[in-house]
Amino acid sequence: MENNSPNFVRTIIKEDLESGKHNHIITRFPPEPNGYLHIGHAKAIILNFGVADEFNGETNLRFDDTNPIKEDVEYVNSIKEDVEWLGYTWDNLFFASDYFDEMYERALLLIKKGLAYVDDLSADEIREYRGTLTEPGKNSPYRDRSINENLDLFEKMRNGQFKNGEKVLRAKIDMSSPNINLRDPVIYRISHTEHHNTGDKWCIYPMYAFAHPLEDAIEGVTHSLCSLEFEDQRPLYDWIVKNCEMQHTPRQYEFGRLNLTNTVMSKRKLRQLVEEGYVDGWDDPRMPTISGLRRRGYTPEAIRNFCQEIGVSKAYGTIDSQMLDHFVREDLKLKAPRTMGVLKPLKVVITNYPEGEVEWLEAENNPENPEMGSRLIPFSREIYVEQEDFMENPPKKYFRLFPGNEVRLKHAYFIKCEEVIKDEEGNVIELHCTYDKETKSGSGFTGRKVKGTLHWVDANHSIPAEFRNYQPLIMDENPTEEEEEKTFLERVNPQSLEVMNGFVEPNMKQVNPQDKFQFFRHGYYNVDPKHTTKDNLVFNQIVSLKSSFKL
RNA sequence: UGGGCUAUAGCCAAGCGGUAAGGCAACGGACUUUGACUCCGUCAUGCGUAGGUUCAAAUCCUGCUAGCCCAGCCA
Repeated sequence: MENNSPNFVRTIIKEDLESGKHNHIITRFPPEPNGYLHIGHAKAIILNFGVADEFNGETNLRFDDTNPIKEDVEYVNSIKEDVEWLGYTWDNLFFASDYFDEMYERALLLIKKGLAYVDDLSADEIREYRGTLTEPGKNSPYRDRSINENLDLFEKMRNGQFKNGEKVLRAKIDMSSPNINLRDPVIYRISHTEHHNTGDKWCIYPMYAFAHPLEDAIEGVTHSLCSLEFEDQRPLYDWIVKNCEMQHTPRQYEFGRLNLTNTVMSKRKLRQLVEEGYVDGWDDPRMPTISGLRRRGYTPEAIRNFCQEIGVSKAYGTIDSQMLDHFVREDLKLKAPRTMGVLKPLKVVITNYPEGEVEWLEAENNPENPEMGSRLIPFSREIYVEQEDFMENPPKKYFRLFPGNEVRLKHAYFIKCEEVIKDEEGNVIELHCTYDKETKSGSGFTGRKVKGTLHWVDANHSIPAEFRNYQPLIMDENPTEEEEEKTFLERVNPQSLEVMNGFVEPNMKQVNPQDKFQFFRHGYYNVDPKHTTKDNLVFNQIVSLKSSFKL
């Protein structure tokens, strides 16, 4: 799906190319490897790679690994997998830690220019000296150390002669700036921590505010796209690039991050859901992580089309998750074979059908895509239909089975409900129906019409399967009963997972993990790669079909 | 009550001085062996608000209002 609707990032790049400011653009996707990617990251990935592809530029995948206590190779591997799965190939793979030597040199340069100093204040003291949103900060008593003393101290920091937190390196800018980011930001801290990439080579690590602009400049990134909360960092970003005398001058542009209804989109919260056992991992199908969406059965194409369509802007908004659902259905419509599955079975005996007989009926695999061919499905005297396709006392406009009513069985015959069998408690446990041989599917029968068509499965030839239907994991606040504001954990939906045991057509035996199907009248399902075994088929509901039916 | 940003339909979003694109949702109707799909139609005399400039303003100017972000040795 091609979408050329303009956005401000694309406009800026186009202008930069036309004006000759750049003749080649470079973007980057710079995740910190401290968690799994989610659909909000997908928006950033698609923007960065998409815009570079459009203008024949390049995109680097760069891990922003400047804080070893939070980062791990587990995450770098999952991030690479997710970016590739989304369909993108990075031009270069980099790590911020590749540049630690150069960053150290640039810090030295700042010190030599009198633009950085080693501070002995504690974290608490630095906070106090920083001032508040409305009051200016005040200078650290260590702010005016000599260049030589700073050089000596910084080297000692590097050599491990101080403990964590004992000293930091700060940029010397302006303690009274209305922009708090410019009040002598810390640019290096001491952390005696092993780094996943550099091991124990370093015990000082650069802060984001210092490292990120340097990373961009080193790579020759032209357009550094990030989210809105970094807007206040931009003056500092430019200050670092300029004063560190970088050859390239990358520009930072900020866009609004993706928010979706009925979900949470922060790594911290997602991690909490995983660690506190609300879900069975980062790839739980209810998670908005890329790996969760993948296991749920979403396709890269659907996610890409969705991100194209929602656009990129600087406004703060929350997209209705129905929009995502739409693009999933749209993508799977022609790709997924259609089949029948009964999630909550109700046995039907067709009393006038010969005992012991089985006939094999032809069924097209996707009427909207004839190339998918057809299959044969068994039909005999006993079948299962969906429990909710029968009502003893139906309301008006109920087209399904009820005593005396006739319906069509998809690909088979008309059947008429003659008798309702109940157990001692009065629950309906079986239906006795009769069929009309004349009405066979494909026979061209036009004698009479029925309003309802039901899906079904042969009781003696079908195979058992587990179905997992999902509701949003996190419910949005209900504005009607707005008592106290709830934390996101209080909004966890206890009914987000519904497991059902039903039956599918016999040819589903040879299905593979991640295969996708449309179960008639239910929706799209994915073969769960984690729980499916040879003897236990598990289908994850990707998205239901739309329905205008209401009781 | 410091600074930075944002405001176009229920939700996204184009629009850049010439008279409000598109998508999602919703609602009618047609078709239908999926209450699906598809198709057709409806959906902002209005662009947060009040003024101003102009022949002409969502677009320019001024004031106001509301919301979001910033006081990590996180990113």
